[in-house]
Amino acid sequence: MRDVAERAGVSFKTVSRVVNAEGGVSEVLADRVAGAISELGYRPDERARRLRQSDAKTGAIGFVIVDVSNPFFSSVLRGIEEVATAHDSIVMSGSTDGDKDRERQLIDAFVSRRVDGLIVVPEGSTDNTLRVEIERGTPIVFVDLEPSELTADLVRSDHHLGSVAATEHLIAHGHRDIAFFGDHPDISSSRLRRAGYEQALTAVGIDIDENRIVQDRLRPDEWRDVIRTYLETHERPTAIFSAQNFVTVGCTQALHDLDLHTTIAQVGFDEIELGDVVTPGITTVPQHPLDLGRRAAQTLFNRIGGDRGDVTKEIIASPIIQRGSGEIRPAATPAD
Amino acid sequence: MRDVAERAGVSFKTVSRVVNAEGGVSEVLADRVAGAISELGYRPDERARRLRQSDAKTGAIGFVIVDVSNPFFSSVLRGIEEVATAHDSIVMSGSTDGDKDRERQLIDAFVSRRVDGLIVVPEGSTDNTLRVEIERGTPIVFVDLEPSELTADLVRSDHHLGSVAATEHLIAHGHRDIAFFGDHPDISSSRLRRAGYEQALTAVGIDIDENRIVQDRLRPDEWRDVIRTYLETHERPTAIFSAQNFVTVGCTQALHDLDLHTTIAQVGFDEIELGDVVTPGITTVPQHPLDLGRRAAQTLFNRIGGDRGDVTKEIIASPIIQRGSGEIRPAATPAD
DNA sequence: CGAACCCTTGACAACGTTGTCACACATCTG
DNA sequence: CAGATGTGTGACAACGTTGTCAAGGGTTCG
Repeated sequence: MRDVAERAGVSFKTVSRVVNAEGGVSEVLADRVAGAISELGYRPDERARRLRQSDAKTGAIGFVIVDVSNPFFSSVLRGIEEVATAHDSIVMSGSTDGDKDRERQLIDAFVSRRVDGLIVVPEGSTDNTLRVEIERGTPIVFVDLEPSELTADLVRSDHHLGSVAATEHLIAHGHRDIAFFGDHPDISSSRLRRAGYEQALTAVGIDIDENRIVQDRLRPDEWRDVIRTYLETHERPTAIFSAQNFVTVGCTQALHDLDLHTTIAQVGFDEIELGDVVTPGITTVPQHPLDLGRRAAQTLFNRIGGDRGDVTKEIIASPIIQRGSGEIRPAATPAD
Repeated sequence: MRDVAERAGVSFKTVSRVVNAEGGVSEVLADRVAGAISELGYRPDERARRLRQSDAKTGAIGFVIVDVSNPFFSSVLRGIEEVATAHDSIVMSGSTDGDKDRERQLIDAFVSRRVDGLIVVPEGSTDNTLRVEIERGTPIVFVDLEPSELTADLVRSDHHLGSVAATEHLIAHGHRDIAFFGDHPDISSSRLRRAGYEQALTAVGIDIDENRIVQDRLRPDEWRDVIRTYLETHERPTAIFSAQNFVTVGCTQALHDLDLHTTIAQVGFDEIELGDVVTPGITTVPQHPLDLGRRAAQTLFNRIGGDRGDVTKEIIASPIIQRGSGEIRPAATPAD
């Protein structure tokens, strides 16, 4: 900026006035300054600008996510981006893989860069990094997951109700021996989904069988083998509720590997690509990640804009989509 | 910081020393300061810190992407993130949807926040926003696409060779009437893929038929209908090369819709989820987006670290993966 | 016992920007 | 024609931090 001022033969302040189109600058000078700016390729330093007006927003928000490369989360991010753009804001994001330390690091990095707010998928967070931030008044919105001991605005799918619906759907098609494959129970959505599964079973008097439940934190590509092995080493269930998108993919692959895809029924939680092209099509309880992202960001920007209302919870339910896999009936129905 | 200093009864500088563990502070004071810091929940302002040491890095890079919610790109982002984390850097990202203005806006936003470098998927960029940045010496790496008039480091898949291989594969299975469905020719990868397709055909003396080529910029979910309509209104090709991931998904859906999936051969460019579970499995020329992201980021951080070597181009080829759809032979082979 | 040293601490300037104010000069008003 | 008003411009402080330097106090050494 100094260089520009010197080149145009004016003071900093005049340059500043031109850059910000404040007016009150004669045309002659304004032109000279504009010329100098483009000759030197000068860009105002946003950091310094925001530093000076220290009450001003930084025009950036942070998104702490479990894994961007999971299409569910990347769609959430896309939704957030859209709203952020409309508010002239930039999105910084980072994946945690559910690692507590990484989560803390990311939040620290965002906070120390003075983001205007945070959207967090809190996978490991009884953490008090977040607690401190909330107390300081940093706007924070949770998305997808719900931490047990922290309170802030929240937007997520109705994991419980969706799972009840999925399980009831299988029961309605004659199944009583339904396996549950899902994420690690540390993850709040996974707990809720399992609870929904159990509730639906219990409601019709089916006992919960621990052998029918597999919950684990695996890499996306590991589920295929795990489920195939399960099916090879256990008495086979007549139906499966695969309670997460990667699990659903792995499950579908495993069923095809063993040529059981027309024998064992499957309902998944969350949509997957080509879910309607596989044979049979995969019956799922969909989520709407783009929408989740938009809503979360909308809530965040309301807070950033000064909304001091009560903490809100948006819990979104979606009806099951039938495509075939969930409507397979058990092969034999032995009298019991 | 002032508050902390006051509370601990010391000067700013001492607080600064404690925060940065500079040493040379007595234990008594250090403890008092540490106490004040945690009581007040103080976080140093990274912006001010970096402002003061104006030669220092900001610890942030920008990623200008076409669409984060495309799994291909979100995997690239994930790869970038990994490397960035290892370099203590944050990633800001934004989707352009190939819109030039949006691209310029994003680059501006990143540059004025003084990112240490940029990774760009240059979809609309003859733009001189970027040219100016390159001239100023901002480290920039292009990924996936290659702008015609700008020079910087580049990491991408071998779109041309991959497409030659895909087309040759179909030819080798007896096809001479092969349709090409792909992205808009504005996009450099799309041009290269089409060129590869044409080269392979021409090499064996097959004429290029414009009616067999559809290139367009569509929303991901539009391809299904477009391709179905094409197949309903045109004499049917015996094989299809679907030259992008969303196109491949739409094509597979359309083929299933019309029950042509066992009749018409298909080879896709880029992997898609469940590509091995659909019947038949989808033969593809894979890309390795995670790896592309890692390499691009690695190159960028080398530059940021001061590497002034010649501009590099990494062009990565991968062998075709056969899964069934690409090995379908034409129904009848009329003498011609 | 005084000089030379080390250690801890603080005052001040600086980073790149904008807000505040005052100054110079031109123009209007009574 | 003096005073009031308006217009363009620049000097300076401030944002939150760190680098530089000097001062204060204690220790060591001759």
